[in-house]
Amino acid sequence: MSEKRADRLSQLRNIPVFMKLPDSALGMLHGILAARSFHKGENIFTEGSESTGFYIVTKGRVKVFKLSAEGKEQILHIVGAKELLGAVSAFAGAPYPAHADAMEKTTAFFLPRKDFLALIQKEPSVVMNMMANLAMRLQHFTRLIEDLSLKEVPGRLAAYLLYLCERTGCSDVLEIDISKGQLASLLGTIPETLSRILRKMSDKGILEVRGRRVRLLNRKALHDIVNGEKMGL
Amino acid sequence: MSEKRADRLSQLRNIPVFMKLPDSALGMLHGILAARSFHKGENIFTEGSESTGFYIVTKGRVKVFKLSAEGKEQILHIVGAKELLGAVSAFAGAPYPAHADAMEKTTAFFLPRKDFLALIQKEPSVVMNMMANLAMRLQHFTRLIEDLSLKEVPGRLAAYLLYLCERTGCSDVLEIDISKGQLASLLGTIPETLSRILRKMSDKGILEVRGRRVRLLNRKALHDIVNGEKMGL
DNA sequence: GGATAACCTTGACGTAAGTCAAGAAACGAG
DNA sequence: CTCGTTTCTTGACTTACGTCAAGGTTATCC
Repeated sequence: MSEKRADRLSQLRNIPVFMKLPDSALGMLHGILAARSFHKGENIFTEGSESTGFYIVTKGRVKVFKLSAEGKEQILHIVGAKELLGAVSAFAGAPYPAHADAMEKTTAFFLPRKDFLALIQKEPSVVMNMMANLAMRLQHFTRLIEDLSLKEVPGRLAAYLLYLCERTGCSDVLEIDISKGQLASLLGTIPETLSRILRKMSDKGILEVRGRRVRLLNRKALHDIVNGEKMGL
Repeated sequence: MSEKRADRLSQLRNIPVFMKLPDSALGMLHGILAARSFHKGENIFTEGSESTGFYIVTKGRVKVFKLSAEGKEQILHIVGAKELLGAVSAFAGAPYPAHADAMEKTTAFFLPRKDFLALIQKEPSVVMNMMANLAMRLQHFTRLIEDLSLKEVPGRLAAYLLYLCERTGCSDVLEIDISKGQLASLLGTIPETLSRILRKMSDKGILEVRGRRVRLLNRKALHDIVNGEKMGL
């Protein structure tokens, strides 16, 4: 049992937001956190519902998204292990501004709002870390707004591929880590359009697609597309 | 002179982020802040440039915006009196993620980054207030993303008009506080499109436009349009 | 391992909204 | 007030992208 507690404590210690917490606070936190788990596709919270606390994802991935009146989905961001889910709403005491669904089997700790508020009163380092977190998120949203408003779909896709490429060490061949339908939803479009654009890029010799595996053949062209080039008709 | 200092102190006291600061800290802050002023249209900072500090706007308005390769502009938000400009970049030590131009004659206090960092170390209340601020901004961006991706222009316009209406006490006649061109840029479209849509709404008897003055004649229809109604052909 | 379902691709088509161009109106400085 | 500049409107045209529909491919599960 005790090794299990030690396990969970070191798990917590690895969460960036709790990094600098003194052992005592971390131990207290451990006593409060409740482990929850969600199966693939399960809804975790719904837009508009009251926030009772927030989650610290320990395994799996969660998509946070909006839905249009006609059912089209826009993914705002994807939350993975060691990241916080719903923390802003918990902090502000506002209803969740979007839906969250598990994209795969997911486990998370749940921290009730009142305990969270007590924690941040006592531990300023948590607030500082959360601020840094929010700053990054804000920057991500800024880019998303820019992309949606000022770039067209090929530009967004090219930017995403180049981003993935960087994240994975700039190898020429990369694996898209979500389904094409979900990727479409992340890029602010629909599967049909994404499919057509991938086809066109393939035809132009910019890349090669086999399933979720993409090989980049012409990065220069991708950069040009990000910057508004029309890649011929 | 002393009444001028008292004046500026009470001006600071009215800034939400500094609301709860002890007098001593406020006095110190006052000694550090430098007053700056910008004429209409003047650039305050540029996307990608290093953040050396941030501004507290005291008069006027500033638009924070992105530009596309072809020069189209997307306004991210408009910063008015008593609000912070560039605070996130200063906090995170990241380059400014967007451009900022004065929309009219604007005055602001400038707080150098290092003094800001010293302040937030000492005064947790400032961080808490800034978090609350960021949370609101994040929510605003969430809505903007949703609008750009999932609504069409009439929906965004209708939402904006209803929002303005609420802000000004729900009177039927309201005054758009920015030029139509800027409004287009805020809604993620161009002046021509905005013009045509206003015309169509007027033709349908939903509203009446004379210059910047708009009279709402049918709020129900506006709500329907926000929710994806096509308002006839 | 074969059936059922989920996902992906392709085509034909419609439409919202952007581009280009040219007047009209409003604004601001002298 | 008047000239000149900026802003706004309108029209004809183009296009990126969404919709609908159908067939193909890949995954999932007894």
